Amino acid sequence: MAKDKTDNRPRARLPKGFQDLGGEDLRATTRMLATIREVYERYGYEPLETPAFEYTDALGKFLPDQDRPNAGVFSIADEDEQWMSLRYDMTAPLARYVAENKHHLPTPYRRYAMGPVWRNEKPGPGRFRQFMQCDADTVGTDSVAADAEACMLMADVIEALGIAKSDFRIRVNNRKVLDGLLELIGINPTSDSDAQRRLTVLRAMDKYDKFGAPGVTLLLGKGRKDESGDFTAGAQLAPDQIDRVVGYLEASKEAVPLIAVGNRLANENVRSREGFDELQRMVELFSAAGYGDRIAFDPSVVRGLDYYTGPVFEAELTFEVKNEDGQTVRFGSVGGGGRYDDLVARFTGQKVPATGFSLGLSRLQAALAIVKRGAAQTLGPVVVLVMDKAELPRYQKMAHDLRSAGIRAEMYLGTSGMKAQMKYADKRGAPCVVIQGSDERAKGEVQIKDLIEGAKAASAIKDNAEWKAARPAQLSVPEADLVKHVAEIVKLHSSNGHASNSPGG
RNA sequence: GCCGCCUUAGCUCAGUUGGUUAGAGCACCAGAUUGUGGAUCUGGGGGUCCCCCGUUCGAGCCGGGGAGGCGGUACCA
Repeated sequence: MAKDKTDNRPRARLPKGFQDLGGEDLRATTRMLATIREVYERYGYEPLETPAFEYTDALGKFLPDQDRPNAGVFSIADEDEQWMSLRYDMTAPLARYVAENKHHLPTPYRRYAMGPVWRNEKPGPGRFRQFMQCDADTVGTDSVAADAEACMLMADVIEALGIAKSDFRIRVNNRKVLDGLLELIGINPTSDSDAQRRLTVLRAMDKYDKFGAPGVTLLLGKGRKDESGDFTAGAQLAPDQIDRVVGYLEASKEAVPLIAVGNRLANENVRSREGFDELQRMVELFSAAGYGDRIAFDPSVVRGLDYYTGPVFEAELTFEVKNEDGQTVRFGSVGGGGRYDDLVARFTGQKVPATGFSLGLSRLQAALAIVKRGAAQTLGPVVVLVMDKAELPRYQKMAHDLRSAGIRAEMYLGTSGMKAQMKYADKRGAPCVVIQGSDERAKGEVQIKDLIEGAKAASAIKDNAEWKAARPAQLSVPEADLVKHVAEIVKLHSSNGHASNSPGG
């Protein structure tokens, strides 16, 4: 019997690829979202919240030739047997929203959206099946000024989050330039028959940062075997085609101005010419606004997505850090985007040009955690100790008075003795505790013990008797002055390397 | 999806040729040291040895299958 019962108990375990978030991490997330929202609003974008679920056909995620959704999305069948899926990005829901509300939206329509998205994929290091994205998009204009603004907005957001100008850059390219390159090696950039090869080549190029010229050469040709022995099929290009593509990528490392690389290509192909002209206009806008140092043309930016039609851009953190194991890690991409002129047309048949980008919050947060390592811990609540259970109303009132003064405070709600209460306050990160036993009560006083100062003072004490005798950083004050004195201590520590103790801080 | 490595307490790990009741350190809880975080001492709670099947008198250990984790790689709309 007992054994059966044990066997039937569910195991307490977090679903694979998901995470619990609490305490300081959650506070950091909230603060970051507030900062990002502020910058988006400053640029004039409107907030938009769409639901977690969309009809699967609206997301465009049915498997080819089947009436089941793509395995990469979380899907359920509605009661009326319509498939619904959790959104996997913010762009597809935006296209649906615009198609549905086009007539009462201003044109261009500029909106931002922040929230979780879900991907039903194998999670990896720092990659989860639910994560936060922060998007900003402009729909209804084909002006490159909108693309340029997206890049500048990305730069401003990253800076506002506390990353120095020199620690990130926005790299910009244009799909049309790449399409021209494909055309030059005999791959039609628009025909369906070449679509698969085109994608394979673009993806191989996208790996240039990771594998370098030798790796890309293999991926463009016969294929590549990785360290674990797994084999990736290649694009099967001929050697002269490969040379052309790798040569293009290699040129991005040369000392010549990148513009020259694009220009060389543009002189040979009309598609590349068009893309290159757009890039030049964007670069002019960047330098006019003073962003020339952070945003630059980079011919190796590709982006894997198929739906991009013009400028594409990627935000990258450039600094290196040591992780917990002492290894050097590069952060790499924290977001990106580009122009997608055909997404709304899926619904309406009318071409609605659009451009925008997405920032991944968790990667940025991981980066910030390292940049700001050791900085501000949020101060815990002031803890009112319960010395005498018969006096709970008195302690409750003290906590209430502190809260009324805007100080985060709580009465100890456990049932343990004083020592355990001190340990509790310590673990909560309390700036101080309030102590009133029968002695103090008789005198109409309370003791306030500053835990942070106290810890410093106590670290010098070795001897136990001395430890007992010392009451470091502890003062007696009249009960009526409790709030005033606690406020002083909280203020001192708030301005002293600790974040505010005020609620929600 | 494919390849490799790994899985014993909350954490880090021992565990003999297969042999009584599976251990340590840290962490946690309680008590002692007047009513005070640390130190010290004493005590305590915690384990389906990842799961299932097999071999065996007997499996944490051997065999098979599966799951989970980590790391590559692919995919990433």
